[in-house]
Amino acid sequence: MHILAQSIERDPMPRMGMVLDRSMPWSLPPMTRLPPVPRPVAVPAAKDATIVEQDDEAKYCFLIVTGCVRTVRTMTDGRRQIGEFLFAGDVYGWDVLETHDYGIEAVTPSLLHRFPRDELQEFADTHGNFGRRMRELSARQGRASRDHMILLGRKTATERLASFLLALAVRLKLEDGTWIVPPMSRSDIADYLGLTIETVCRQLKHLREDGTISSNGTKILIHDRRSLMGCARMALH
Amino acid sequence: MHILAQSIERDPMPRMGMVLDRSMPWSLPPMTRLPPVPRPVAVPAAKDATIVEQDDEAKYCFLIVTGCVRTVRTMTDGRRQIGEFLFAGDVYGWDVLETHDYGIEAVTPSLLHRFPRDELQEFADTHGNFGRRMRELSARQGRASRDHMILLGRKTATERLASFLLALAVRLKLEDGTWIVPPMSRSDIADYLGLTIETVCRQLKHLREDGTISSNGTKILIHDRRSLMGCARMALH
DNA sequence: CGTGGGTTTGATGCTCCTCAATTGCTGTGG
DNA sequence: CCACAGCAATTGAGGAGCATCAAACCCACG
Repeated sequence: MHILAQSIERDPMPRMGMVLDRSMPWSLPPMTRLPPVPRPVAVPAAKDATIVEQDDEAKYCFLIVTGCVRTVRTMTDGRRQIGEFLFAGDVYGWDVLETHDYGIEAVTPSLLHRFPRDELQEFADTHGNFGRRMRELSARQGRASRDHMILLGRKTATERLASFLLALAVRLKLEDGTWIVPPMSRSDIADYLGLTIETVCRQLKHLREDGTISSNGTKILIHDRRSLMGCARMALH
Repeated sequence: MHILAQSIERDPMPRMGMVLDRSMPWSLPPMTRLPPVPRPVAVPAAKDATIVEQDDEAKYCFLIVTGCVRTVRTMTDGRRQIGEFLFAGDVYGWDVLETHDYGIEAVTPSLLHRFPRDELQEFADTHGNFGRRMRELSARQGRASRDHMILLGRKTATERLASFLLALAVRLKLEDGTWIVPPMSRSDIADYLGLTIETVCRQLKHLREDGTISSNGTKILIHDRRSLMGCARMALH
């Protein structure tokens, strides 16, 4: 208990520092048997179907196998924020507490694999390398959230659009010179970027008039990646 | 490998789904000895001192023992976003990748404890319960980030201020009817809420004129918690 | 008592939102 | 094959909210 029990007295919520407090055991009691490998249940989802409602109990964790889904939180008056778009290989609902603060909905027809969270927890407890990879996963999602906080808090509409297009091009694994066909609607993009549909359209128009991109209906072509990065105020890499 | 190697082929970045892929071992090789309990190094910080620069290599993890610190990311042109304010018992820099995307600076004179991240990793690998608590910690910070995304993306200036004051009152463990003395400046509050200093002042004025709060210089008193929650568009609890 | 920092208030302008109308696309039925 | 409906995307006009610039204020400190 060398570390910090002294700094966390009489606290209403479970505090972060507590993890290093020796008053709780660090190790788990020895297992009589190893927990089974968690087995997935296939969950198909039609376009715009809700897979998990916001504030649902966090019993399950999902792996996106095919398609694209959005994480969504809606305020009582209807204002909506999209947390992230998830694609094949992404995981939803791991680093949450008792409930899913954001729900998920299918952007395109999708297939997901559902895992019981408690089984994954148990498995992570007993398989250090697996736990470590899950921790890395949390870290990656944490970083994405923090990046998005800068976008929402401090970037202009054009910068948000530019950042989004660049990230999308990377995510869809497109080489320069190929057309991007975003799977999500303008409305989804707007709610992801903290803007309105109209502003998204107008900023696309600006970028088109700059000659930075072309767009034809739903398709978008990045002409000048470097200039787009300038618009996005992102470091080159 | 029943789960999803098939969905993550030819991907430029390490993908999340990979954690469940059997091509990497789940367990760690057996240890000849248990890793030592990570030992802290005390790190004092004067007001406004930078403890970790943004984009520094993530060698260390910090526990705030006393005081208040802010996590900060600054854009090349000087625009600044504060990710969160950390108080005694909070942990910084655990769920990151190779670098700290946000730096930390002391809001008030503070004392931190510094731990090598790799030692904590190793310790978590071999002590299931510790790892589990660290995962819960990540989950808590993830939720805080996602909450903040809604604030930054969809809330009005008044709502942001109201949310902030309520959260601060909880964080500083104040009962209703006691004066809040925020340790951070207007500038910090503004950069946390994605606003300007002037807007923060004006919104405080509005809340004062509504009779929801009183404020005298730096001190703030919440008169009507319920009404403030209304302003913040938060669910009661 | 004056200096300097942060804070508050005021005047003005720009960005983005709101409301409304138009265009374009897709699928369906005649 | 075309006409039409339904929906998303686009464009336009006007306004609200917040940012910017500038000045006054307040308080702590030497």
